[in-house]
Formats: sequence, structure tokens, C-alpha cells
Amino acid sequence: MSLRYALLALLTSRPMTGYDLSKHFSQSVAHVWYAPDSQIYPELNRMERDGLVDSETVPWGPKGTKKEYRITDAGTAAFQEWINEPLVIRRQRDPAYLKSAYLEWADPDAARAQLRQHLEYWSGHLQLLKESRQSLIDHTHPTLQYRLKKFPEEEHDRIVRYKVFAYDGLIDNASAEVRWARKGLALIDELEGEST
Amino acid sequence: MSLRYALLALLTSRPMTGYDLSKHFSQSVAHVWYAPDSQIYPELNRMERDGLVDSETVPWGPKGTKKEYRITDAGTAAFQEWINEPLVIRRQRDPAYLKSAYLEWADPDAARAQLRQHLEYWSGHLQLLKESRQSLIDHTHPTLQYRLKKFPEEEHDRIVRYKVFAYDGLIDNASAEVRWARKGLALIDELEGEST
DNA sequence: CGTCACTACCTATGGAGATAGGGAGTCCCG
DNA sequence: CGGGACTCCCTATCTCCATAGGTAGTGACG
Repeated sequence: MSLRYALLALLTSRPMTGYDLSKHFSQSVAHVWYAPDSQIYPELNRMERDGLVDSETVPWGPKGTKKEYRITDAGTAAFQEWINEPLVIRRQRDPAYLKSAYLEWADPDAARAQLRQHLEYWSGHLQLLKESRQSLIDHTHPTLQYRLKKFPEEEHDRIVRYKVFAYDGLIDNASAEVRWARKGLALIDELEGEST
Repeated sequence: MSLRYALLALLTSRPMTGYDLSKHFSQSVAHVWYAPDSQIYPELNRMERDGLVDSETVPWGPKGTKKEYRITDAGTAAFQEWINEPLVIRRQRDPAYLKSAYLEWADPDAARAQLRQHLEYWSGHLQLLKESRQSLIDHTHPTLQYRLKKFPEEEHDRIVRYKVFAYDGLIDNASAEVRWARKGLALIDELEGEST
């Protein structure tokens, strides 16, 4: 059910089409949550049925139209209720760690390739997270700008600091992954001899 | 499909019943992978159908029987093939971070309760991880003992070090979560005033 | 006027995972 | 010998999520 609230969260900043939301989920917000459009469109329909969002059909070009979704009061209330609810603890289940616990069965070069892959993915991710964090701090983050307009100036610092806090956690996690992969590569070199 | 390989991984140490495997998944191995028995039993049946495991019905008490699963050569081969395959990168998707990015909408006490919950969960988890890591190092880890018996002495250090490496990564992650939760609690105190 | 990247919206399908049960046997303790 | 905790095996159901498609309009470029 988190997808629903992730959508509501985005819609608290401004009205958007399903396509806009989908873009966000595969770009900036993807650090916090991700969903393909095949999940988003049906969910938006359900949310409209449940009265959490309103849709307005707006013209787009000579013949086309698009549906812009706007959060309703009921939607805002539902979002706020969710944010105050106790956490649902998610078991973390990463195949990378499962594999790493049995690396003695692996071909050293395959193991190296995997750790390099892990390193590459998390380094890139870390870079993006750092850039997003910075764009929050200097208020160049696009969604943040829409969001801040809805709040008085004296609230801005508070809003930004919570978001930076979230990114700090994500950055710490990503850094740990990068460190871990590097350590693994060194370990393989030590136990199996230098790479070929 | 990771469940299948997690099961094979455990069965490389010794034959087990579905119940044994289920116990492992909710106890020691739960740090790396988790599955409820409702997933395990059907998967074992499919694995037997696919020839990755053999089952032997052994008597248990006067009337009862139990089915002990043993990995086959085909199973070992499949496991090894999997371990050498490139990683399937998993997007991390933790509702705790989604919520934390919108904490300005939350009631401060609810936010505090959530972070305390996060802190408690990860502190406990961290403790368990550290204990498991130690039991690997001093060879008191139960599954490890079975596993080492199957390998010559000179391999033991290598096997243990890979497992410790996996745990080191998990411990680093859990530590990051603990740090993050503490930082969040301090942030709320700073922004909203001390807790009531 | 064609084509190409992009915007916009949607469906089908299947696997994974969580939750919630059921039913039968064992073993020990009081 | 009865009750309770535990062992053992299994099914049903529902949500989530990923993958892989499909259709139609837009706007810019050559």
C-alpha cells in the first residue's frame, strides 16, 4: 500500500498527470520509491474511486487530452493519517548478501564481477543521492520549489531539513554498500590471488 | 527465484526436513533471507520435481514420518551456476525512508515513536548479527560446523572469512540504520522542542 | 509529408511474498 | 493419561511488483 502514499506525497506539491508521476518515480524520487507506470495508472484510478484524488481532463494539442490528478481534502487527510501510523518493518532481503555468504562456491572471477557490479550500481546511486541532497539544500530541487510555495517562509528550513535527513540516511546506506564491495574485492584478491 | 537458491544453500551443509529449513529461515539465516513455511513446502516440492533435491521419508516416533531433503548433484550444479551468475540488482524500497522524507506532515510524537521503533528493530537486529558473526569466528555456529566437516581443514579459514564478510556488510548496514534513527530523534528535538 | 522521439494511458500475465488458516503426530511433565 | 508445546506438512487467498506488451496523439526536423 506504500505506492498509494508515495503518489499522494508527490501530489501534495502540485497536480500532475500519471505520466508526470511516472517520470518522477523513475527519476528523482526513485531514490525513495519506485514504480513502473503499469502500477501507477491502475492505482490512480483506484485512488480516484476512493476519493483521494480528483482528475481533470485538460486539452493537450489539437486533439489530445490528458488527465491531471489533484489531491483532495480526503486524500490529504489519508496521507496525514498514514504518516502518523506506526512503521511497518520491512525485512531487507538482498540477493547480493545471500550470494556473498556462499562465495566459497563461486568462481573468483565471477565473484569479482559481481562485486564490481554492486560497486558500480551503488557508486552511481550514491552520486545521484549526493546531488539530490545538494539540490535540496540550495533549493534548486524542482519538486521542492513547488512544495515550498505552499508554505510560509518560516517553515521552509524545517521542511528542507527533514528531507535532507532522509537523504543523509540513504547516503549513509549507499556508502556502506560501496565500502562493502571494495572490501570484498580486496578479500578475494587476498584469498584467491590477484585478478587475472 | 532466490528462495530456491537459499534453500539449496542450506542443503549444501546437510539434509534437512522442510520444518528444519523453515526454522532456519525464521532464526539464524533470517539475517540473510527469510521465508514463511507456506512458501517453503511448495518450493521444495517443485525442486524435487525439477530434480534439484531428493526426499527420503524417515520414521519419526511410532507412527509419524518426516521427509528429509538432500541436495542432488543436479542441485549442486544449479546452485553453483546461480552463484556465478551476475547479480540481479534489487531496488531498495523502505517505507521508513519514504515517510521520513515527509516528516513535516507528521505529528512530532508520532515521528518520534516511529524512529524509536526503527531504532529498536535495528538495534536488536544488529545485536543478533554481531552474535552470529562471533559464532562464525569461533566455529560455534551450528550450521557452519556441519558445513566445515565436508571440506578439508585448509579450506576452513577461507569459508569462514567469506561468511564473516557477508556479516560485516550486514552489520555496517544495521549500524547505519541505528545511527540514522538516533540522528532523527535529535533532529526532531531540535526542530519541534523536546519530547513531552 | 514522413519519421522519430516523446507524451499519454492502459492491459495481461506471472511470480513473489504475506497472512491466515487447517490437521495430524510426538514428547514430556504433572 | 491428559494437556500443552512443539514437530511436521500443507492449502487458500490476496497484494505487490516486474515484465512485456499495445494504442494514440504531439511536436520538431528534414
